[in-house]
Formats: sequence, structure tokens, C-alpha cells
Amino acid sequence: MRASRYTDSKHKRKNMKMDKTNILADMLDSIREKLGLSTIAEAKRYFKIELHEHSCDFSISFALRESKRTGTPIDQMAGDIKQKLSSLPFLAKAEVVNGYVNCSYNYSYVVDRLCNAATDVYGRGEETNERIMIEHTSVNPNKALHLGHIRNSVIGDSLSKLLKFSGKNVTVTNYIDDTGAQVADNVVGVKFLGMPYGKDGVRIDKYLGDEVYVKVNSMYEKDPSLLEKRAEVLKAIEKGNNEIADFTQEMVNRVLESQLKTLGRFGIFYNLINYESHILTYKFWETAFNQMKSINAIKLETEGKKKGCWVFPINGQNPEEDKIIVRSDGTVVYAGKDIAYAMWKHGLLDSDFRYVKLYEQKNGEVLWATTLDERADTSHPKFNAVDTSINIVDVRQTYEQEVVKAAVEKLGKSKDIKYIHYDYEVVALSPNTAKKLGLEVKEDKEMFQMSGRKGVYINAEDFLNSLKDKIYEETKSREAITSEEEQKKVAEALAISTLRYELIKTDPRKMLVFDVDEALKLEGKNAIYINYTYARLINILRKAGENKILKPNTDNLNLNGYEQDLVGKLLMFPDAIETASASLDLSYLANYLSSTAISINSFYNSVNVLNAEGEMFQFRLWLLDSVGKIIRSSMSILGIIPIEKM
RNA sequence: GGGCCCGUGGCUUAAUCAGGACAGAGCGACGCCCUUCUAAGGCGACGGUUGUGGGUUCAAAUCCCAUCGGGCCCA
Repeated sequence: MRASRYTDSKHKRKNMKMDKTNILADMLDSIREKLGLSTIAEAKRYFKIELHEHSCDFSISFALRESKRTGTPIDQMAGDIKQKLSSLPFLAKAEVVNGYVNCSYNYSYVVDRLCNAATDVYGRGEETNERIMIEHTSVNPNKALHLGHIRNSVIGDSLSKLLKFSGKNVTVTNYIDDTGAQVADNVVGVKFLGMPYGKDGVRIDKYLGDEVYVKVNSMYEKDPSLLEKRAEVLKAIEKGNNEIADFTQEMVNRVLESQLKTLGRFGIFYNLINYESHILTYKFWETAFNQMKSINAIKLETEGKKKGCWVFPINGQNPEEDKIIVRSDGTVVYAGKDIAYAMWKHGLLDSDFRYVKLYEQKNGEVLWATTLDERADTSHPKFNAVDTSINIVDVRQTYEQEVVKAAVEKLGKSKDIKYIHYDYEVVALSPNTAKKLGLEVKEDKEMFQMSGRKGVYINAEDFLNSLKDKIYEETKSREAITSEEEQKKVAEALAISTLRYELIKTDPRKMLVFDVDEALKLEGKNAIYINYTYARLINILRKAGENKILKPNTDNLNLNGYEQDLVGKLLMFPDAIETASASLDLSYLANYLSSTAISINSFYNSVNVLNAEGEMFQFRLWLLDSVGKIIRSSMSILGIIPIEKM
């Protein structure tokens, strides 16, 4: 099993599921038994798939690793293993090479079993009662989304789709900091500095973020006394029931609505909006604070520089590292509110919010929000008290997240709290792109942080539009689609798919240094390549006619290497889903999808399907149909919108 | 001052957690392939002392120690 830094060992060493469609797991279990190992996960450590250079389908390195422990020579041990495996029906061949036992599938057997398994729901996990809450996006409601935010949202959205696909009960929330300094900055601009509240033809989030927020912040630098205005606004917001607070709430919702529109364009939707202010109004912080005091999770410092502060000891040893939760003036730090929120997520607070239905989203699901209204809708689904919460928060907030995790685990007492900080690196700008945005570029710097406050960032929709224009130009020159309307639709879908795929396919812990020119080059095995592969595949199935897709005769299958390759990909699909979802690793699935697309194109060029005869025609058509199902499933998880003609 | 993350061909990267076969791809540049299901495609050749130096091991990109470069956090 692939490991993960997001899930600890006790969660990841689960057995592979033994449902009857996961043929690979079934085969692995037979091998596990022959090797005398207790779990499939253990057997998997010695198992390596796809080794064309060694002309086999998978190899077992058990002898190589274990011979020293048992004192048996490697070759003798490998020979024994080969003997033990000889009776397995799914193997055509096993041979000992360099201490490995190299095995080849019996394709007739494997294809025969896949015929029954590879249906439209192939790879889907059985539904479980495990409840997971994913929090993602959580952008301050004072500006338009930039590419860094979209990295967060796209990861969160695809993770939720992946976990739903593997059978989990997932709730997706977006946490809105409607009481923070950034929102207050905009209020200062509009209410005290006479800046207009909106601009014709410019979306409100973009206008406030680009003009008001940036301008107000540069004014603070020239005239620090203005900061008193912000403090005043913050106080008014916290107090509530006044003109400033009402105005702020209205502005927050207008910006949020605009942000959600952008996210909707990317195909990203939520179950619930959580307002930070409600954590305060519902007195969840007080409850959390009292609970922490009652079990001595936090203590009041009586001396030293933290005198008068309530602190949370992170490791219990070094008082220097104690985290201040409540300052000596009685105000709560961010982490404090986050702890209360995390306690709500995991059902550690006695009470719950009230909720209101906002509207039905384009994906057909209702969007709910927390509300202060007494006449709230009680028909809402159960949102909180989940088993696992996955919190998509960028790597710069690791320390805060550690505090929250440690606190909520302590407060959970005997309950097994799985609080996961899914940290990812930020999107930075290349020197070339930073220069284009008007930033002063020093020679030795390789990257530049985006900054909403300084107005130095790549607006997500603006970039998406450039990408769309670029793709549209290309689309126009294609013959597959003729109407302009259709071409624009394809360009939009491909632009979204491309951007989402680029943000998902690499390791989230690697910083993404974004260069506009490079990003618009559209090179490589990107989402367009994957979609093109899909369109070609669909084209063949369409021409053949749906009624021609039948179960092939598997008696005397004689497959070429590319066909074998695709059968192997089919076999691996349930495992790819399971591995990706157990380790929360989307790039693993992205790589699987990409390599499957490569295999399809190689197959496409090596043989002809429609002109094949008899059994070969049946087999190839079935193969394409089945592979089509797995790439459709993978694409939908990764947010690639399927296009059938391009 | 303390801590975390990243470093693999010109570029983007896989494999690192749990050591295992000549480090696997893609892009770019080079050569070939459309009278055959969509050439937004395929095939081929080229390109690597895995930042550096030690150590452990039959075996190190992977583990340990040091060090350099880039980024981040805490104080």
C-alpha cells in the first residue's frame, strides 16, 4: 500500500477490500496465502506491477528480502515460491530471475473475470457508515479567488469526489471568516474613506479585492492612524446589531456569492457554508474554553512574559512552546476559534448551529448555511460529529493546525479523533510573470509569493479565460466540431479540465511556480490529451453501435502487448482508487489516468478495432468499452469534463 | 536561536514512507509514420556520477550523519 503523510499508520494499514470486483485483490490474496503472510497489505510490499522490460506482468521480491532472515539461499527460496504458485489459475507463467519470481497473467482467465466485474460502477467502494468532513477553499470574503486559492479548492473538491466514489459519506464545507481584518479593510474603504461600493461591469469580489483592499492597505502604510478605523470596525462587527455589522454581513455575502460563482464554473460545490461569526454568536468559543479549562487542557500563566494568558502546552515539556490561546487582554487568537470549530466538527460540543437552505446548486445538491435565524430549517441533514475531518489548509499554517489537532485530540478523550491537516504548498509566481504583474523583480529571486494585499496575484477566472481563448483558437481549426457555439463549449470545458488537472497531478507538497507563458503552451500529457483519447475511444464505440458490445469469447485469447497492457490497467483500477483514497493521494490517480490514456493511444495505433474480425472484434470492442468506463470514472473524480467530439 | 518542506537529464516530473532488477515518464530539440476507427495522435534515437561529502548494507534516489541551495513557520 502506498503510504501517506496525511494518514498515520493505524489508518493506512487497512486490508484491501475483498469485494468480488477487485480481482487484483483477490489474486493478491491467493498469493498472500501461498507466501504465508497474514495481510494483503503485507503481501503488497513484495509486489510490483507492470514490468514490461522484464517481460512479465508482476514480480514478487519476497525471496530477495526474506532469505537472510530465514537463512535459505535466495534462489532456493524463489524456486519454492514459484512451485507454490504453480497451481494458481490466474497465472500462465512464473519464473525465477535474479531472485525475483516473475509472473504473467493467464489472460483468458483474467478477462473472463473482468467481463463480469467491469460495469459502470466498477471500482466504486461499498458504502460505509464512515463520515468524513472536508473543509476547503475558506478564502477571506473580501476578494476574488486567485490561483493559489483554486489549488486548495480543486484538491478539496477532487478529494471529496474520490472519497465519495470509494463509498464514504462526505460533507463538504467552506468556512467564511466574516469577522477578520481583511473584510474590515474593505469596510474602512467604503464606509470611512469614501470609496465607491461597486463598479459597473466589474464583479464585486474583483472590484473590492483589486481596488478597495489594495488601496486601503497602501493607505495604512502612509497613515498608520487609519488602523484605528479598522479596530473600530472590527469591534462593531464583533458586537453586532449595528449599522456597520449589518453592512459587513451584506458585503460578505455579495462577495461570497461571486466567489461561489467562480467555483461553480470550475464545477466545485459545497454542502455547507460555515460563518466564523456564528462560532462567536453561538458562544461555541466559550463552551470550548470552559471544556478546556475543566479538563486542564489549558492553563493560566501566572508569571513570565505570558503572564495573564491562557496557554495550551503543545508538547508539555518546554514552556517556551506553549501556545497562547487567550491573550492577557481576553481576546481569542485564531487557533482558539479553530479549536471550537474543530470540536463542533467532531461532535465534542453539546450544541449545534441552526441551518438554512440557500439554494440548489448546479450539481443538484442543496447548499446550506449556518444561520442565526430562530425560524431555521430543521430538515437539514446531520452535518457534524464526523469520524474524520480533512482540513485543506496551506503549509504556512502548519503550526496553528498542529495546535488545533493536539487540542481536539486531547478534548476527545477516549474518542478516536481523526483530525487531518491536509497541507499543500502555495502557488508562487515565476520572475517573468511577477514582472508582468508590475512587481519589482530582483535578479537572484527564483519565485515570488502572490499577495492579495499588494494586488500581486493571478486572478483565477482571468487566467481561465486566457486559457479558454487559447484553446478556442485551436478548436476552431479542428474539423470534429463545426458550430461556433459547440466550439466555445468545448474550449470552456477543456480550459477548466486543463487547469484542474495541472493543479492536481503533482505532489501537493511541492511549490508550484507559475509562469503564464509556460502555462499557456498546453504541452505534455495534459487533460486535453486525456480527453482527446477519450473522444477517439467513444468515436469507435459510437461507430460500432452499442448493441455490438458483447461479452467476448475468452477461450483462445492471443493478445498483443498493448492489449495486455490495457487489461492490466483494468485490473488495477479498483486498487488505484483504493490506494489514492486511503492515502489521500490524488496525483497517484492522475498518474494512473495519464498512463492509461497513453496505453489507449498505443493500442489505437497498433490495431484496428472496427475492421477486426470475429472474436478479435468482440474482444477489442469490449476492451475499449470497459476502459472507457474507468477513464470516465477517473476523469469525473479529477474534474475533467468529458468531451465526446473534439 | 528553534523547527518544517523541497532539491532527480535543458524544462516539468515518477519511484523515497516500508532499501531490491540497467532511476520510469512527459515536454523541448532530432528522425520516421495519415488512400486504414479523429495526427489535439503514434513509433524511434538522444539526454542522468538522483545538489555535495561521508556512513550503514549483499544491495542506497530511498535509511543515518554532515553540508550547500531554494522556500516556509515559530520565537
